Amino acid sequence: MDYLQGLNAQQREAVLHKDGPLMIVAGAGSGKTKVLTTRIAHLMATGVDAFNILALTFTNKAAKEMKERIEKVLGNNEARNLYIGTFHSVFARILRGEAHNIGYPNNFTIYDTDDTKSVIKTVVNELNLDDKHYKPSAVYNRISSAKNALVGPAEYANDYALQQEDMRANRPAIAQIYDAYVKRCFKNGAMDFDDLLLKFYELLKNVPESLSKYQRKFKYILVDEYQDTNPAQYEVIKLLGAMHENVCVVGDDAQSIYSFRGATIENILQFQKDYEDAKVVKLEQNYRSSKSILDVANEVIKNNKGQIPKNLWTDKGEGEKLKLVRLNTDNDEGKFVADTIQEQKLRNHYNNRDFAILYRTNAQSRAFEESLRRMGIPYTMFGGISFYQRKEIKDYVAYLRIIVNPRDEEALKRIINYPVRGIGKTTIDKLVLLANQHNISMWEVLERAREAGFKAGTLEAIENFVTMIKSFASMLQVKNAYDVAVHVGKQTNFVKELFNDKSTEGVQRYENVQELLNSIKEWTESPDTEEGEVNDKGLGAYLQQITLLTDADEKDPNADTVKLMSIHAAKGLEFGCVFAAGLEEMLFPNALAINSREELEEERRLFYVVITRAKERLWISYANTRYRFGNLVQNEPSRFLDELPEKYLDRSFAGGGMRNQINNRSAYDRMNGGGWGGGSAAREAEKRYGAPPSKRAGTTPSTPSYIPPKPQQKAVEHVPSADFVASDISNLQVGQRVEHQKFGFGEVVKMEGSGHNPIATVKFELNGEKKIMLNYARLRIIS
DNA sequence: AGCTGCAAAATTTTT
DNA sequence: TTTTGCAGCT
Repeated sequence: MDYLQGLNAQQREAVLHKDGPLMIVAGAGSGKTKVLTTRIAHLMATGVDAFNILALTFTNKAAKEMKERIEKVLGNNEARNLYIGTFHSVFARILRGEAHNIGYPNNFTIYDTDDTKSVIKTVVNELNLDDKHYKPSAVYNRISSAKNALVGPAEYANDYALQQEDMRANRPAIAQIYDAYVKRCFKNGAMDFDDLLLKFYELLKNVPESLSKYQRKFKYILVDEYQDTNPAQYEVIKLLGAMHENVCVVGDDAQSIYSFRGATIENILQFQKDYEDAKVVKLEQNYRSSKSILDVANEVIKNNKGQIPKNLWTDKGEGEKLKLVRLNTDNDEGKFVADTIQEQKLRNHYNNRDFAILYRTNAQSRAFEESLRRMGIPYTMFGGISFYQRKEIKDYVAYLRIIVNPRDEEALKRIINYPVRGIGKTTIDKLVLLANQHNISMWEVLERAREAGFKAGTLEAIENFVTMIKSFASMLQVKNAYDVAVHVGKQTNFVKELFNDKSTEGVQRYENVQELLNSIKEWTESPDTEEGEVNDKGLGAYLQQITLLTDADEKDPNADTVKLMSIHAAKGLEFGCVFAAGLEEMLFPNALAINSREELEEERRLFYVVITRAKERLWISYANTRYRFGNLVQNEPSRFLDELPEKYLDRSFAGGGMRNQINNRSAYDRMNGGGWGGGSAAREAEKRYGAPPSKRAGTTPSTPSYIPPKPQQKAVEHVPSADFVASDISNLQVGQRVEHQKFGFGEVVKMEGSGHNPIATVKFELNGEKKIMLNYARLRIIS
């Protein structure tokens, strides 16, 4: 039991508590993940079968980390039998075997946000409503909130308060759209993200056999970030845990930052009422931050009402004061941060990976990207689009989706005439009309096209298409997902089309598609993790899984790069040095979140979260002016800055250079009514430093957004051996000799980044050491 | 049917 | 400022 060593008294108490409900109130940096993972390891060490443990997290990243840490503690591979994952992925996985019980196909499609908005747009148009007024994103927010609160279309229509709200927003038809949207998804055999929670809840509530099956299975349930659960998640946990009541929730009310997604802080405040004999353990010692940082955080959060009382403390020293920095423009802010990183690296010997730049909105990233590039500092930006959201990938995937679930209308519309095969807009409109008239799926209309009286040429095109898709489907009966995917790419001319496009983007698209195929291959060949009942290596399972991946899951968090991300995305992480940027009114607190005490308090919790990410040093910055949609706007400093205790503050202006001095004065003048034309610091800087950074162009998954080129070691040309064939590199070992198509011959010197994203460091004879992502690289093993 | 070019919108946070 | 959508042209 040496895993109990190194736990403090409260942590140990939480780990050792065996049966019955348990709530762990875990302050920031108090070793929450350690407790959760040790607790699971302890359960297993004391005889609980891994198959009977369910652990739910909010991000794939958190799930992966937990799994790895448990493996490490246990020293065997029993952990792979645990059900650890996000709410969405675990529920999707179970629904894959159970969906037929609630009228869905088990191979249901999962609609991502784009698919969802597209369906809404379709529905809005079909109801003859104006999609300028009923904007898909606005409608989606309404529907999503309703689903998360377990309010169905009928209840929605009958809910007086909701109806009033819609009336006031001049959108009275939301209820009608909601109803049509749900019906359309059902007809398409598709679930959106919210459905994964909602339908799983419905399954448990309405199908007693399924409920008792999973109640019996999950004897121990652990929930991370409980403060961020919404009513749907709450009810599911309650139902699943009702038999054994071994429900352990971990959370921190001070870090609840997802109410916009339906999370109710009530869930954590109510836990003791739900389970009267619940044990409550508070983890109050912070192991992460210096005393100054922690005190500042505590001081800030005091301004919120209705907390679970707790006293977060540390035995660390005071450390550095935090720096509060005022800048003139957002570009100056970017420059200041990059300069400071450079300086800190030299002066205090930090690595790139010790820095994080955190902001309220993703749109703020640009200034930082620009300045980091200019300084040649490598960075990774989180929060972009996922690999699987790229157009060419979604198109390819649409073919695969159709094969698995022909009723998936969104996929069908995407590829029915791509590459062109003579089924144009007129034909598609007619197909949709027929489907709606007869209340059948579009696919069924295609199958029965002969009855519909199309012109001969059109009919032939349709029938060829149907035959082709059917041939793919029957191939899937005998071949694995990878073989089918390759065949689809060839047969449809899809891959050829991309290959023939020799523009830079075209080449990138082609490479992306090759990577998609590699990922399917890897999936096909990786070992089964489920217990027999469902084929979890099938194409359907693959498709369901990739929809739930975010770009954060594709990037290496351990790479030696500066990390850029939103504060939301940074929850759960820690960094030696943190820059909290853009502390301005309208931005943070955000203009859209200052209309009620609840909203404002959530913004303040967000501020608390960003402060508590820092271990040693913290900079808080704000700019007098910044660009918004190309216009310069002025903002007041954030009201939260007034809540910082003066004694830990070190205030300053940025830089001391001439340019800054002048700009300081101009900003000051402007604030006092003095006129100054629209001199653009950005444009000026661009002239000076040359080309702007390319945006997110062509980064491949798992690579940082930007790595500065190393001038001294250009890749030396290597001509691959005539017999070059990529080997199976899933079991690559240190010491093996390999050949890479570009880099030549080399030896594996290091393996890291375990689990889904293994990385090998290879020392090449001609090109020196390179980090190779095994998921995507093609290597030939020589010995 | 597909492409070009202009107007209008976009940014809060995410599985 | 950048991206998206659509109208009108070929």
